[in-house]
Amino acid sequence: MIASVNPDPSEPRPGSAEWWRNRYRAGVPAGRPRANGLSLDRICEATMAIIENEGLDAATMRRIAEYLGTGPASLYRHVSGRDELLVLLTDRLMDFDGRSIEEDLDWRSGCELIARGFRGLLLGRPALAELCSRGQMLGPNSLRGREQVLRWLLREGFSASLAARTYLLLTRYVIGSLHTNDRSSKQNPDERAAVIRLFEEIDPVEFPTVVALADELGGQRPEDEFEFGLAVLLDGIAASREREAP
Amino acid sequence: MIASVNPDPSEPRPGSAEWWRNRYRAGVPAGRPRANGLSLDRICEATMAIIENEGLDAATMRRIAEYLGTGPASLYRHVSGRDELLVLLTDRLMDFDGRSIEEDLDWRSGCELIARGFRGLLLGRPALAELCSRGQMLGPNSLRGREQVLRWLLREGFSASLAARTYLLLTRYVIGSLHTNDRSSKQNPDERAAVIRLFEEIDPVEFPTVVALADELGGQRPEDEFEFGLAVLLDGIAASREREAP
DNA sequence: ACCTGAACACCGTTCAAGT
DNA sequence: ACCTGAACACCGTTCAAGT
Repeated sequence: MIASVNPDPSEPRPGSAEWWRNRYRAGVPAGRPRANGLSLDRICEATMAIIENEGLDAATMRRIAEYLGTGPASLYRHVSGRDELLVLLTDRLMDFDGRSIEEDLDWRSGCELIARGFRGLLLGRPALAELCSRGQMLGPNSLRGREQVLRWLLREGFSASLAARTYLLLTRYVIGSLHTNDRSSKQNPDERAAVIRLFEEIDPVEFPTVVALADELGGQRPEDEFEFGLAVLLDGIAASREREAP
Repeated sequence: MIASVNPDPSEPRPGSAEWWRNRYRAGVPAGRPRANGLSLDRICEATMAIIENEGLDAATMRRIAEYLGTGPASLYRHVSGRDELLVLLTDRLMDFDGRSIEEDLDWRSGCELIARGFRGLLLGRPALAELCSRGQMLGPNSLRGREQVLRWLLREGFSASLAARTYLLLTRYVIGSLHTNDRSSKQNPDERAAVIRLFEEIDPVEFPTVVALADELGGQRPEDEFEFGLAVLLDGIAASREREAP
């Protein structure tokens, strides 16, 4: 614990650019199988299984080891610690396939496909959205998706600068919207109803507008909120494109 | 720990709409001072001091108690647990003052002022951005800011529906952009340089576009990224406004 | 009635001792 | 050389015993 509060600055933080750079330079350690059958692959599988069944917080080093029939110390032969394990696992889950956008789509439909596809990917894997927002997604799998999207944006006539900023904005938007809406489980209609009830009951003298807009504020389904924001973003990007090449 | 993995569903989760609703109905317990001088106020002060000096993770119940010269069990007289404490603390920190937008601003400048002001508030308090994204901000302080912003949006001619969705989108954007950019400490020029270096060194055959756009992808200052996204959002909202009242 | 020491059931990580 | 039991230094929370 002290190590995580006062991390050794000589060793780059797992998931940081410097850390990934060292990893790419060193080449993949190739994780040859060990005598006891433990490997990074098996550890990741176990971690995913636990997250799926019991949630991210339950995926402790001890629980993962128990799942694999060994002690927690054994995991440290394959991974420097829990942070590194989660970084590696996250990249493994980020297998965004951008091939479908290679088709004949206009830039706007393509961006919608990308944003919805990425959202779908994050929604499809438990805890992935949360894992995502803990870093910059610089692993090989993530870079594969980045490459595909950027290449397509350039082909659609985006300048280098606008393509990069559009990519960063869209991905940030997808992650951010999931993060804020999932945590509070707005997905659950009961929770949305509870928000409306709350807004209807607070002091109407101090909060007249919030009370009046109770339904509009509390009743939004996350998908609708997402789609509204996406449309707004793409309207704005359309304006940027036009400004760039009138 | 088992309690947090398997939370009692009869007791609403701290920070949820149902939990706040109960709290508003019950009225503030007014936290009368106790014999030993401990109070919710003092606990929050201590927690803030620790977060400021040692970070959010260091603000454990034990450390807070130690700071106050007592044992961890004493805190549970004032707060149901760590989650509740952080929820209450977060709302106390959310003292957004929207009075400056009461002035004679056009809707766009006002939205910029709101977004930048909220961003400034979150940047000014350590860990507040992270605390924010763990809930829906339904506390009294947060609702005060919500009320002010919504009232102003309506006065600027936004419909109820568009005002609510604009409010939600803007706040989500501010929080999301901080969350993704702070964690990875892109604020630090060294880290940005490391990202560029990484992109320049990866395989140019597999990632030609990422390599080519290394500077544009890695060199963005968070403020510039934020301002670009904000401009895009407001361009898009302009389009929504126009569609609403041509 | 209010408070809290001590205990319970957990953590991540290290390292010396085993093979 | 590789592996891991046992230990270290922490957690959040509870509850019975104290005042």
